[in-house]
Amino acid sequence: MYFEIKNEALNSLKTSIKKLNYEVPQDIKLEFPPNPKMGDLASTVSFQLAKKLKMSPMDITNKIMETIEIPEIFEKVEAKGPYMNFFINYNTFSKKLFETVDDGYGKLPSTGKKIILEHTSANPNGPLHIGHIRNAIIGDSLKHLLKTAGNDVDTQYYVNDMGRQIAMIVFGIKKLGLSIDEDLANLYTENSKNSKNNSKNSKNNSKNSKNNSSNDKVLNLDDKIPNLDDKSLNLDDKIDHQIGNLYFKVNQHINTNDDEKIEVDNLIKSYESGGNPDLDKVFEKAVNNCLLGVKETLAKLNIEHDEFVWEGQFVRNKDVDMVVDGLIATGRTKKEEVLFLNLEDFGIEKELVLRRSDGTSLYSTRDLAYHTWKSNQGNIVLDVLGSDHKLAIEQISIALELLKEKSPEVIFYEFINLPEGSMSTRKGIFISVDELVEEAISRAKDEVKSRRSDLQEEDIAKISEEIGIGAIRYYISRISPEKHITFKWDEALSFERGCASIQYAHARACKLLEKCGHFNTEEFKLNIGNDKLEENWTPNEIEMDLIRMIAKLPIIVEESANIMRVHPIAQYVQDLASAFNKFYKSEQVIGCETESARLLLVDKTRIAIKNSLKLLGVAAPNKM
RNA sequence: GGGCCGGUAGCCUAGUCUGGAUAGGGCGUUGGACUUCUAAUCCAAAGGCCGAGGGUUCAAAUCCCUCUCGGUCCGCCA
Repeated sequence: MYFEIKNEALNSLKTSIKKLNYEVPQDIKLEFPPNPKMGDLASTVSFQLAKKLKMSPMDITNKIMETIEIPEIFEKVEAKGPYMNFFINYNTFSKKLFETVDDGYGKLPSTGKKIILEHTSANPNGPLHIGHIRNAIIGDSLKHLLKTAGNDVDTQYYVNDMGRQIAMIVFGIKKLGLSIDEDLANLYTENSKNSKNNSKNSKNNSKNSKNNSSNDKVLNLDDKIPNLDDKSLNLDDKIDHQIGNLYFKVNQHINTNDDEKIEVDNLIKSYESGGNPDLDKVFEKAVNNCLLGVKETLAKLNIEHDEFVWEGQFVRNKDVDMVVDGLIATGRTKKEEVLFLNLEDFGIEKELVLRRSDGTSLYSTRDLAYHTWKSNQGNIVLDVLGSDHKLAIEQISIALELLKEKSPEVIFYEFINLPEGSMSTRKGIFISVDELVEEAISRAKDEVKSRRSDLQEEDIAKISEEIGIGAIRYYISRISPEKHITFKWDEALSFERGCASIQYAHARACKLLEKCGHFNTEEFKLNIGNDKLEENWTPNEIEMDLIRMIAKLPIIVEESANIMRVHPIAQYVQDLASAFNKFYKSEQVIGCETESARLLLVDKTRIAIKNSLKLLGVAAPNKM
């Protein structure tokens, strides 16, 4: 609705400025006044005009005020100093808003753009820890946001199956006799095999798909995987945790054995050449096993990727060679011990190494091939990356430009640290996401139980999960990505305020609608159809606050999508819930004179909260 | 040493791109509100040299310069 009233306000301003024979500025800005009592929209156009006209902004405002025609949607326009404040006519406005808000409320018209969004992409050498979670949560929320803003979004997890870290795991299995618990591993893979073969991940979506066999082995999120709630499985048994444990042991071992590093190098070389099918199987099994665990963790957080893309395929299908040849053709590469791309002309001192001295590719080379591939899949390539990747992606972006491919847009985020310091899979210092989730749900369960002894065990479990996961996702989403986070349990899992209070507002709204008994009945709809209720209803201050908040959702979606940030949504939905809670507290709904209008208002609030939470990947429970 | 990011009440944080009205939230603190649709709520109060200094401007948290503190990157790691 704000789009509409903004346009109305703008048009009336322009008309008035034209009438005065002033030049209409390119983009007239409208803003929200600091306080709703001062109006619903404010124009600062007089400031913009002042310099050219050599008049004081106040005088210009007065001139405009003399000629302005007020559109119907507004009640009045007031001059306050140089500002012009527009006041919405809430009788008209609320009627229009109620017509606008349906289940899909918030969704913007299609942009016709396809965005390839890569996020999470944690190395399959252990479970996700809370350092990874920021990437996953930002990425997944961004997916919802950008989709709602009218884009087609495809999410990808880039699977690192070729790096030294995976080679070390294979080394551990083959040479050190380490193993993961076969029974449990089989349980995972069996379950996966039995599930339906959804073609989404295995489809040949690459223009170079002739050799992406490794992709076929990747299993879907839909796959049934063991449930952690089953107490016979403890977290250490979870497949990705086992692999993380193994990786930790190999690291400890290898630190004291320099010769063995060479053996690891040989493993990398052998896997890259693809000449040893038995070895390939060990690599693929290790990676796949780990990914199963990772997917399960992500699923708990309501996160699902459209595709898992294995980096290995880009070596096997010669994309890497093609990219390297392309760069050689630019004449900017140089071969000394290694082959590298000189970037000094672009203001980067650090050269980009393309091949090791033994000829094998590096992570960045393969990433370059991956980005080239992505570049042809959509209009925008978007990456969510830790800020430590800034230099690397900058180098890759320049290389992509040289290859005439699209450079990615990147959302960088800063790290999450523990109060004791940074996390490390290698050193085995981390809090896993599984632990975090378990703790969150358990704490939520205590809360639910203490408040709702009347609920069934089943309901309690479901609600606790929704609240626990909501708390985690909200904790991460609410902060802009460039802020550093020090993880604290009590901050992450707070159920006073924060996400739980938003979910609570939603549950309250649901309860009200349910309790009144006749909402959405034919009789009720007929009543609305007669226009009876709106005519008799002039929203009071508190209702106006709420109406304003509901109306803002599309504009919040648009602005957030423009800056590709999700934290404004988190702030918005809290303000929305707060406005509803105030309304709920101070106004009777059921049985009041304007019951129908208020029920409608409650229903529209419910939708706005639900859809906003959805953007953050947070469930909206019907009861709490 | 160079590049990038951050510094806003006791704590967390929005606003910085695109300068504009009284710097917006939340936690915590203090006081108040449940015989009334769920108190995971609401009401009220206290709490700010917006890291420091200089500059530009009618106007600076926001733009420019210098400095400072914290983080991070500058691997034939990923």
